[in-house]
Amino acid sequence: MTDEARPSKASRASTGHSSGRATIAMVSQLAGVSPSTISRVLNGTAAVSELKTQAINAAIAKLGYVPNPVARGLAGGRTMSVGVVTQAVDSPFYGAALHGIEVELDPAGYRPLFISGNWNADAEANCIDMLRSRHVDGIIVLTGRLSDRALKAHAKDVPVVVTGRTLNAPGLYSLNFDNREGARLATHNLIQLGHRNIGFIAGDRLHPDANERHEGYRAGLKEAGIPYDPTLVVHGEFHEISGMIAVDRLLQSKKVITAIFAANDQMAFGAALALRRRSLRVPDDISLVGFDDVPGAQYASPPLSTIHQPAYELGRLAAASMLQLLAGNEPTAVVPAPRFIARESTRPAPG
Amino acid sequence: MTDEARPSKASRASTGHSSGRATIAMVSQLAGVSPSTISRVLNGTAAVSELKTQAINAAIAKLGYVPNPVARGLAGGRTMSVGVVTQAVDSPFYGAALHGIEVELDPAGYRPLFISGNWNADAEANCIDMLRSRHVDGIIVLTGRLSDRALKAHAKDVPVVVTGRTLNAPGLYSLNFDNREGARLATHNLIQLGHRNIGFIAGDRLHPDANERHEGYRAGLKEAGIPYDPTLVVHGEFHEISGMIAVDRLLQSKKVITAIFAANDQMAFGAALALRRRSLRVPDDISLVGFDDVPGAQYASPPLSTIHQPAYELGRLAAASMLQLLAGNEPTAVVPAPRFIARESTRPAPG
DNA sequence: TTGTAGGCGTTATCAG
DNA sequence: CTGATAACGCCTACAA
Repeated sequence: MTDEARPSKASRASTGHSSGRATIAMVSQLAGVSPSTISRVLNGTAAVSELKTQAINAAIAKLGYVPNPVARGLAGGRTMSVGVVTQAVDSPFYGAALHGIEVELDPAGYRPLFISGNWNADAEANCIDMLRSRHVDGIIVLTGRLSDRALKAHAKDVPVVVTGRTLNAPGLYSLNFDNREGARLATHNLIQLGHRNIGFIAGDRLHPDANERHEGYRAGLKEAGIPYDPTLVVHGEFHEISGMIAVDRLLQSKKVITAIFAANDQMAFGAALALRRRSLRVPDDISLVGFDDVPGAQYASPPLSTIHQPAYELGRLAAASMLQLLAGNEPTAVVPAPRFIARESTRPAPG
Repeated sequence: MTDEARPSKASRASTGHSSGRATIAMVSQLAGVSPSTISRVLNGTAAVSELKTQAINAAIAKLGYVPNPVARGLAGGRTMSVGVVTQAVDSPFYGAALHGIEVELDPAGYRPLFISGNWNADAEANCIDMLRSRHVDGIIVLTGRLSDRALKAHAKDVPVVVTGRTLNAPGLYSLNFDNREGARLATHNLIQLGHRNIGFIAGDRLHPDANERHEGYRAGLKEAGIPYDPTLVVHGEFHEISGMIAVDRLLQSKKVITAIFAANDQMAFGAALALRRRSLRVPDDISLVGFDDVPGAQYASPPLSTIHQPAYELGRLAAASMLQLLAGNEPTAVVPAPRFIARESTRPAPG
C-alpha cells in the first residue's frame, strides 16, 4: 500500500523515482518562459505578471518540479539547510532539542544538518567550518564552548542562533535558559518543605551551566538565611556515576542531610541508586531533586521531582528564531521560565 | 571584512585547516597544473605522475584547500553525505545509533544527514525523496516501515543499508538484530531462576520487532515445557504508560505471577513504577526484565535486568557497511548476538 | 516586466 | 598521463 497509494507519482516516466528530477529548464519550456522568470517567482526576487506566474505554477505542478538544493547552494542562493552544532546526538536532553528543531524547520522547507561538538571548543570550530563549507543558510549552536568572539565573527557571514548564553550582535540571536533561577527554585522548594541541611551535587566546573546552578543553590540558601556549607557540596560530572560517588562522599562526612539537590537528573538517578544501596529510602529518608526533567524522570522509581527545562521547546524556539533571522526579521522568542515539578522524590523534612 | 576577522588562521595549531575558501582553480595556479589533474589526485580517478602529485599536494596544503561538497554534488560527483532515515531523533535507542553512525562516518569524510520518519511509511518515502533530491551518496534506513520493494528500488540508484529486517539485493545490505532470540533468552533466564508464571508485556502489534519478541517469549516457554497462557500477555505500545497499564491488567487477572518480561525497557520502567504504587517490590515480590538496555537501565532503581541491544554498535556497523558499499565492496558486518544482562531486578522465584 | 549571458567549484569526456 | 571543454541546475547582474 505504500507505493500503490501514489499513482500520480508512479505514473511519471523515467526512473519511477519522483521528486527532484525535473529541472528549471523543463519548466521553462513547458511554460514558455525564461528560466530567470521562473527563478523570480520561486524566490519572489522580482514582480512577475499574473499571467506568466500562473503558467509557471501550472508547469511546476504538472512536472512536480522541486528546486535542486545542491545547485541552489552552488549558485550562491540558499541551500535550504541550517547547521546545528550539538554536543551529543544521544543524550535525552539534546535529542529532544533536535527534535524540536526538526519539527519547526520542516514546514518552512529547511533541513537541519546535525553535528556533534562533544563539548570541545576546537571540535566545534571544525563543525562550523564544515557546515559553512556545506553552505548552510544558518547555524544553530546548542550550548557550545566556542568563544563569544568566534560566534560573533561567524554571525557576520551567516545568521547564528545560540543557546546557553546571552549575547547580542547583528545577525546573532541568543536564547538563554535561566539555570540560576532554576537552581534557586529547586533549593527554595526543598527549604519550603522544611529541609535545611541540603546536600548539593554540583556539575562539571568547566560547564557554564554547572556554575550557574551552583550559584542558584547558594542564592536559594541565602534568601532563607541558611549559611552555605562547602562540606555539603560535592562536584560531579553530570553523569550517573558522579551521583553515586557524590552520595558516598556526602554520607561519609557524617553531616546530617535530609535532602539532596543534584545539578542534573542523571546525577540524581545515580544518587538515588547509591542511597538505595545504603538502604536509605527516597523520599522517606532523604528527599531528592534533580534538574532538566529528562523523559525518564517522570517514570523513575520514585518519579523524580525536578526543574523542568523545556528542551523540545527550546529547540523549536531556536529554529523559529533562525527562520526569522533568515527572513530578515528580528527574532522575538523568549525562553520559558524554569518550573519546579513536584513528583514523588520529595517530602517534608522530618520534625 | 570577512577574512580580516580571522588573523589567527595560521596560529591554529592542531588541525590547521581553514574554511573551504580556496578553490581548485587557485590550487591549479599555484601548482602549475590543470584543474582536472588535481581532481584526479583528489579522487584517485587516474594515475598522475609523482612529480605533479607532490606539487599539487604541496599547493593544497599551503592553501588549506578543501573541496567544496556542494559543487561536487552538482557536478555529479559525491556529496560526501549519507542520508539517515531514523524514527525519532530523541529516543535513547536511536540516539545511540545515530551517534555510532556519526562516529564511523566522520573519519571517512562523510557527513550524516538525519531525518525522522516518525514510524510512518509515507513520511519515510518523503524523507528518502528529500535525501535523494539532496544528492546523498547513500541511504541508511533504521528500522523503517517502508516496503521491501521500495527499498530495493532505491538501491538500484544509490547504496542502501537497512536495519531491522533481512533483505538481499544488489546495492543493498541489511543488518538485523535477532529480536526473537533476545526475547527467548530473557524468558529462558527467568525460567532458569525458577519462574514459571511469567507475565509478558508485548509491544505494538504493528511493529515487527514486537511480534518477533512475542515469538521469542513463546519459544522460551515452549522449550521449558511451559504452556503459553494468553491471559498472561498484555499488549502495550512501547512507552512507559503502557507498562503501567499492563501491570494493572496483569494484576487484575488474579493469576499468580512471579515475574514480568516487558518487550522494551521503557515499558519495564512503567511496570516497575506501577508495581511500586501497589507496594509490590522489585525484585523481592516480582522479578522484572526489560529489552534494549537503554542508557538509563543501568542506573534505574533497581538497575534493570535486560537484553542488551547494541544500538551504538549497530549504528557503527550500518555506517561501516555503507562505507564498504560506497567503496564498491561487499559489506561484511555482522550484528552481535543478543545478550542477557543480569542486574538487580531479577532474583530466584520463591520456593 | 522579461530575457540573455555568465558564473558558482567540480567532475567527466574527450582529445592529445 | 594530461589538459581543454562541457556540463551540473540555479541565481544574479545586465540589458532590453
